[in-house]
Amino acid sequence: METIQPVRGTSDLLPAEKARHNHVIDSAKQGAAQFGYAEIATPIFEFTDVFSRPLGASSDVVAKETYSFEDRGGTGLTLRPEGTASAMRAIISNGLTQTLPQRWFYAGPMFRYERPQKGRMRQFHQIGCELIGQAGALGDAEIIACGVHILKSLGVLERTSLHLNTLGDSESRDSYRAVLIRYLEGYRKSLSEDSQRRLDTNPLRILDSKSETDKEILQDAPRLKTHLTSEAEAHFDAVKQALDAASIAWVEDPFLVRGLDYYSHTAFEFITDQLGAQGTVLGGGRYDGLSQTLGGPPLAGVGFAAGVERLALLGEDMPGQRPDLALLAAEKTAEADLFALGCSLRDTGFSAVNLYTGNMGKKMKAASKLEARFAIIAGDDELGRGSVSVRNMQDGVQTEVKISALASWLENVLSR
RNA sequence: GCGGGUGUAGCUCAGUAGGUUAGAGCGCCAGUUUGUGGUACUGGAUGUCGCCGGUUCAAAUCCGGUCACUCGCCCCA
Repeated sequence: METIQPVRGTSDLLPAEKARHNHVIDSAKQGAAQFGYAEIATPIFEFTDVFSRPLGASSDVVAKETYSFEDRGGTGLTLRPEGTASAMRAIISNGLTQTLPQRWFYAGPMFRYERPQKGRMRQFHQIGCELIGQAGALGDAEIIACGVHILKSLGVLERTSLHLNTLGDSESRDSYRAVLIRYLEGYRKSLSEDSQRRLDTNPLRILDSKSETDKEILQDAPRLKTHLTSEAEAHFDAVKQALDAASIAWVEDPFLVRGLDYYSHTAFEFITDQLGAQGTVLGGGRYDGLSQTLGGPPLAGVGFAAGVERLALLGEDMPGQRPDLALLAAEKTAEADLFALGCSLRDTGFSAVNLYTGNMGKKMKAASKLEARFAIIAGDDELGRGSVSVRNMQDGVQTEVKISALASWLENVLSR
């Protein structure tokens, strides 16, 4: 069968699934708003540099997962693989560096050229929060608390655990990187192929290798923790204290290293074991160096992003959309009147669906399938008396109501 | 990018020592009910068996390729 299909790794969001997505997005938006995060939207594509510079050329996202192309003018563009770089670019572009901090929320599609899997798509959707221009551990704690709040409001918090690590400041990382390389060089031949390559390009990433032999080698590797500057250590301690004070549970995970180069200090992920290989449901961290890689001034920032698909997969099914009313005419001659009645009922705020095809039985069946709360039935009889029959679809009780009194009658019965 | 699994009706799936008209359940359509659904009963429609090629008198079934989905690796949301 050669029926036309959507592009690999993309999919249509049909009503039931789109409803779940909307639920995730709406809850997140509302939760973020309680923290003072206002929604923004940036373009879906940017100059390629916006992503390649901050994320790091050696990062997997940029090296092999990016949708990059030249437009007709020969300009190098990239479909956004994530939201933080765009947000920071927007801060700089709009001169908002004078009015900090900014608390932003966003939701929208992201694009990564990857092998599709459950909970992993080439076009997927993220919600995210960015707190830009706020240094200090309380900023990190606030962002994490915001993530907790959103996961809680979606009822999935208890199905995740919060993993926490610090990547230190650049001074800490530089000294640690040297020590780590020295240690790992001794095992170079035993490391997995990927890790051998990373040893040259991005040694810190070896820390979260999933290879068993790599893990063994790493057991005795020097820890970043012992190479932190006293400032970096104090920062991390303050984050943990703030989380404890807010009763937010966390586990320290020294092997948590996030894939994007711009992170520094705190890195965190909310991980679940219920989505197969795609365990990370919400992740983020501090990115104090990001602004400068985009040509902006030094600016602090922390943020997170969460996958809408993954959250929708974790959350339970949402009730579908139900109309208040279904309108069905008993005779052809009544159709126009019911059409008009539907329009006026919608004007007064009800959701109403007109049914046009089939006999009464078919129409009732359709009304019941739509899960309409009430069916408004009328033929020439009722209309002649200036009224309609209103049937409660749940208990089957049917009453005749004057059209002039219909709106208030329904109002009364529906608000109950 | 690398490995494993799967691809038969709208959906979930049966169907192997290759054999003639390819099945079930759900759903859909119609009727029992010519102005009344959700239950029940009766009847009906639906497939180039993913695609291309090969073996064979004969392929949904065997072989090769290809595409898609899926699980894992990698990486992340």
